[in-house]
Amino acid sequence: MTDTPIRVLLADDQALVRGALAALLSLEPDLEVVAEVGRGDEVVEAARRTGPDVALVDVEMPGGDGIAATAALADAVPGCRVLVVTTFGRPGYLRRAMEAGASGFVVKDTPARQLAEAVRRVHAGLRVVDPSLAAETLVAGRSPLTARETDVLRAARDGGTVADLAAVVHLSEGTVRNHLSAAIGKTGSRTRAEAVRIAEQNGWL
Amino acid sequence: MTDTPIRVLLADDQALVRGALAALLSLEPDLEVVAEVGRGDEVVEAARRTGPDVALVDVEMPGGDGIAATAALADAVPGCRVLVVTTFGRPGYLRRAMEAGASGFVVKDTPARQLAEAVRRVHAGLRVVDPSLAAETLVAGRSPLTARETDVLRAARDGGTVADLAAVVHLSEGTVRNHLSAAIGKTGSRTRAEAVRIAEQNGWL
DNA sequence: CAACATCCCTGACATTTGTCACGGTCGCCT
DNA sequence: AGGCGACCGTGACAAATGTCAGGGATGTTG
Repeated sequence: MTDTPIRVLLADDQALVRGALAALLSLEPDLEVVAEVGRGDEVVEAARRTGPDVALVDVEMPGGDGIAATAALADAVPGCRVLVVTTFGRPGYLRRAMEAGASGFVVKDTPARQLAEAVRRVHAGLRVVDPSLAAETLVAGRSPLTARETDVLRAARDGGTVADLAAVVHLSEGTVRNHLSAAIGKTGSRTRAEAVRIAEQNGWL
Repeated sequence: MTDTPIRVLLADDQALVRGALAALLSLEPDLEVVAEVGRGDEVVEAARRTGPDVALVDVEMPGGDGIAATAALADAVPGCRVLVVTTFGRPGYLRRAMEAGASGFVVKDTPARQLAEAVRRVHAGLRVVDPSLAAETLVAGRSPLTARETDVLRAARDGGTVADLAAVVHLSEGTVRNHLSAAIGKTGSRTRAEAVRIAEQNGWL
């Protein structure tokens, strides 16, 4: 072990969880939490200011999600490795996080003792990925939805009518219905709502 | 201060969060985490075995949610106060938690430093409630949905067709449509999916 | 260039959905 | 008993939804 601790940045929107994770990591003598933020758009600034070795970022956050924060961080502070933590083990999340430059991906179901070890491995340049989730990602494959289909389905999440969607996405109603139909077919569902649910579970939105 | 620490039981389905909360509370000299469980139906058994003073239970859990666990706990181990912790500040959650016998209700957005203090207050017999959420609960009021309407709406969450719902709830299709129509009216929405969303946001399901 | 694939868009069609008016049963309360 | 409210069911109608065949624009590949 070296004598300089690993500097960690913490990004999670739930203050209680954030503080608890800080307490957990502070128990390890070789780890030091140097910054905590609660929004995706505060990550880069905090990283610039404090120069952490590893950033622990949640996916679900206001102000730009953790994936966007990961990409921005990899671009702005290349020396900082990113370990993504998330509540939901969505296959698409893992894929997109890795493509955005993350070094590791951990779900919040993993035992607490393993977190510090994951941080150390990431800092050492290794990749940390939940094995079962990796398998799921392989079978699930990339999102089959086209750009517009994704837009429309994302707009359909709050359950509005076709007219509402058309207004939001600036398309004709008929076109919206077509995209929805395509999405329903590709997700193997029978309803718009079901298509939304499936796409969300796979992290395609 | 007395010399015997407050004994705390921790119930949260996410192992990482559970462990982190344990680490956070263990920093306080007057608190001692005596049990950790990850399912709602393990709470009572663990409480019987370890006899905690305060139980910290999450609402979202497999094996019966935190509300049910709270009710069971108040019945089986009356000496143990319950502090409910949740990700979502749904007004209905607060109301039902209180009616089930909880002594406190905290959302995961609250600063980490306040958690230990909340545990102490609950242990002292005081009530701890997020003020803004309490206000929301008052204006939102009790769920206007009847029992069957709730059933149907709950079954409609995964986006199936009316025929699917009818099969699940053992009702005729026309009746299902009627209940859905009533729920749509009561929630002030224009779509079944929207009604589901609103009812879920208010904790009515 | 021609063939091809992909995406976006439109309009017409059958099905599903949401609404309404109505009758009937059951349990509860005055 | 009578009134009341919640629940279940029916039938019918208008509106929204999902499906289909096809046209146009674009980029890619042989």
